[in-house]
Amino acid sequence: MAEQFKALGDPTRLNLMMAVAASGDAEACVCDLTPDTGLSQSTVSHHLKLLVEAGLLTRTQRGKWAYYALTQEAIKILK
Amino acid sequence: MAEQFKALGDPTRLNLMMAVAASGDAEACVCDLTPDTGLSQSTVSHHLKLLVEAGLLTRTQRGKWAYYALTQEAIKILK
DNA sequence: CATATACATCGATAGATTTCGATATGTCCA
DNA sequence: TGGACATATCGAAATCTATCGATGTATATG
Repeated sequence: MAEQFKALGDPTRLNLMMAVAASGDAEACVCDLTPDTGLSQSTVSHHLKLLVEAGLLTRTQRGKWAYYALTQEAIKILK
Repeated sequence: MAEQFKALGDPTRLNLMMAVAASGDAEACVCDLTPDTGLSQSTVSHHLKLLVEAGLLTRTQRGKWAYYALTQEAIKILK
């Protein structure tokens, strides 16, 4: 539980969560998420991995793209 | 908002919050909270300060003791 | 097959965090 | 006033974290 709060306790990651939540069908790829952060692609990828490991995002690969979506856990916490 | 999640993202601090919530009248002094953590008094005091700064605890001095209680914000997040 | 695209992983570094012991501050009591 | 007690603050050490550029991996496209 502390792990989830910790994951959400970084401004960059919280912004990423909001961006995913706000995206069209509540799903977003790294290429969509990276520009807004002002960070490198590798850094964004790293943060997304932490969020997945914390059980707050799911990752789905479709072709070249990796799509991220909120988990039920995440929705409950952020609501 | 990230600051609050960050404050809760440390196991020691989350335990402190739970201990305050579980204490008799939802209020606890440092002397009550310190033993369970296995940490030094100064460290516990430091963590409590962070929780107050994050708006998750209030601090009330009564005599020699400092009593900590959950804020409404904290109750909402932890519920 | 060769190249381009999307993303992940690695290694390094700067800065933040946790923790402690020592000390300071403030309160109560004899 | 002086001492004991509860808590806060300080300074330092060890560990963790965020970030980058470079490189690796997989998928599509010419």
